[in-house]
Amino acid sequence: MKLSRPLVLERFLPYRLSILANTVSRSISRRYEERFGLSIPQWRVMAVLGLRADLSANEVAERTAMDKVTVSRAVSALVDAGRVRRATDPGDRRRSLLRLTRAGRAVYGQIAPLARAYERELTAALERTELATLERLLERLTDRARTLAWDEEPPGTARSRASAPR
Amino acid sequence: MKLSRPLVLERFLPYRLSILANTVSRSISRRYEERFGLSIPQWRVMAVLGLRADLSANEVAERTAMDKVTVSRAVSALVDAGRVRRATDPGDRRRSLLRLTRAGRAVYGQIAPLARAYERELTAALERTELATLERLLERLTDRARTLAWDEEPPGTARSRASAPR
DNA sequence: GAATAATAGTTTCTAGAGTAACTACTTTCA
DNA sequence: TGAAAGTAGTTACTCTAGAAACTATTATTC
Repeated sequence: MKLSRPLVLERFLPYRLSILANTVSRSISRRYEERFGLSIPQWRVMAVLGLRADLSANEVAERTAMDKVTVSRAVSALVDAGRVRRATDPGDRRRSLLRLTRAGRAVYGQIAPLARAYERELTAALERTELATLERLLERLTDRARTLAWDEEPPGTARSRASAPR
Repeated sequence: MKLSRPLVLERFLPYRLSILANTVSRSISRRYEERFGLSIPQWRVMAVLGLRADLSANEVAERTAMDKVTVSRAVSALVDAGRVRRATDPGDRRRSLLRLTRAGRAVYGQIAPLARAYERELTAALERTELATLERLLERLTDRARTLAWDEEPPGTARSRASAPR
């Protein structure tokens, strides 16, 4: 019977992922916060609305993988800042239709390149092919993590319904 | 002059990292929370104390990459739960010396295999060599992210001092 | 060898993020 | 057609986590 190898935190994959994601998130959020007063959720909302207008809050939530409360708060702040317009869908008056305002588009025009610039700086540590490999592996790991989370989650939960296909 | 490619959130590396780390962290914290009533910071503290006893809170903070406030709170909770003993270092009465109690070691004996089990389940998505590749790439990315964060950070900050070599 | 600076750790204050409860509106179906 | 169930989104409540201020102790320096 062999002894189990010691659990060294620095080599524990979930720990490493957490440190990396945290470091990256903080760098980014510092940049957006100080330049545009944007939080990460706000930034994500703008990112999806910059690509496609007239989404509902729910659609934004799906595309950003954030929950609806987080989206609601981010959108409210963006509306207050005059960067997003929120209109009621005439066809279904529960839904809202969200889009960037002119001012919002101006900000989006700046943050998108900034995001790409950070990504470039970060991935400068890797060769082109290494980056492709990393992305592929992360993808598979993410699928796997989702499967595990799904299995654990008690069925019929609010969350599992919310993320169920519609 | 070529048009810049659109910024698609799903392909943005920092976003992917954040989703993955988040999914993993939640799975783990659910497991530890329901079985042992441990938060992630508490779990990390136990992980380092399980490997080496009589560390100070500061040393624990360094090894877990958490800030001292988080460590302080986690340790207090662990002390209350009777899983960690906190003694004052006689040589320097500002410092405390932390170690697992008997009960703490018993818990540690259970959480360490549980952690490894989760890691195995997660990495079952990858071949052995792929995992090695992933770890290497993550390592380089983490170094790079730290460098960038360091560069941005205004020098002479409390944080930069706290994490400076001693 | 006091005054000053630095260090270890805790407490306080505030903001972010998730869950549950709620409001408003729409769909279903008996 | 109207009662019940479902859906979109917000508000209220709770908890975590970081920043700054604070306490206690030790090191420095003039």
